[in-house]
Amino acid sequence: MQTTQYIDIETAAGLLKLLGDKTRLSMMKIMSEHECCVCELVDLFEMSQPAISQHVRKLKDSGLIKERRGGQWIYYSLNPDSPFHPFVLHILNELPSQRFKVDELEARGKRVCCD
Amino acid sequence: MQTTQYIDIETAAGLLKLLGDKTRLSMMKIMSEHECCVCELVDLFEMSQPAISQHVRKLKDSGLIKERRGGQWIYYSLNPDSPFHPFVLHILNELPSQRFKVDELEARGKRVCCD
DNA sequence: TGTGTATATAACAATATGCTTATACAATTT
DNA sequence: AAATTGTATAAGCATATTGTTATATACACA
Repeated sequence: MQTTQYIDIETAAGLLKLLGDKTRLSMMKIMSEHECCVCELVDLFEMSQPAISQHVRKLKDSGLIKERRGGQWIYYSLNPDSPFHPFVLHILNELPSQRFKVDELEARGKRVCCD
Repeated sequence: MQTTQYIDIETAAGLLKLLGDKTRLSMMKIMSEHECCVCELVDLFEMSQPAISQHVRKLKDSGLIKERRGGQWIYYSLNPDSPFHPFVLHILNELPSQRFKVDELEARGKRVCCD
């Protein structure tokens, strides 16, 4: 199933490498389900804030996600304007929802910090 | 668009990492178009035989491709029995045909060695 | 203006990746 | 059986990746 035009194979490899990390892939899936701030991701992945920030940066540099500033928080979500958005969505759609992770967090009392 | 069941996100990340290398991704696309022997891949990618062999092994270890022995040659192609075959095909289908590479080889007189 | 909170960046260390060269193995041919 | 050809494996090296800790920046609010 073909969404738009073909993607150059080298570009595709770059995108797949970017998604080929379980943290970033989960992030992307979660961001496809709702906008996230960094602190939420930190709690979700039980990973240091700089580590999260660096993953986010890679995704942002690729143009796959966009940021929106809201007060002192920065919210990230998929960037539908990316030429590769359809390609990526195609992949993300094959993956199970990660909402349960957010629910688990909630259950453990760690309320999502910034919404 | 959802082909079969969902793929565990960690497994998916592993697959995407495997595909997230331009050599392997091209190989996979080419193998989706025709069975290949190693020597053909060596010519196609202008890369040393051990380098090619090592990429092939990674793909084979993952179960994404299968091998068939024919005399002294070993032919590789996508393994349709892999539980991840649909997932991978989904991705490969978004990529342009690499047949032109084979054609180029042919044009340069380097006939494909083993068919 | 100063303090606290959210996020980013820098420097570094550990591990992973992908190539190279050298060598081994397997099938073919003489 | 020896030589040739196709492929795989091993060891080593260079570079990339991903985390850590320390520090910087941006905004909010008292």
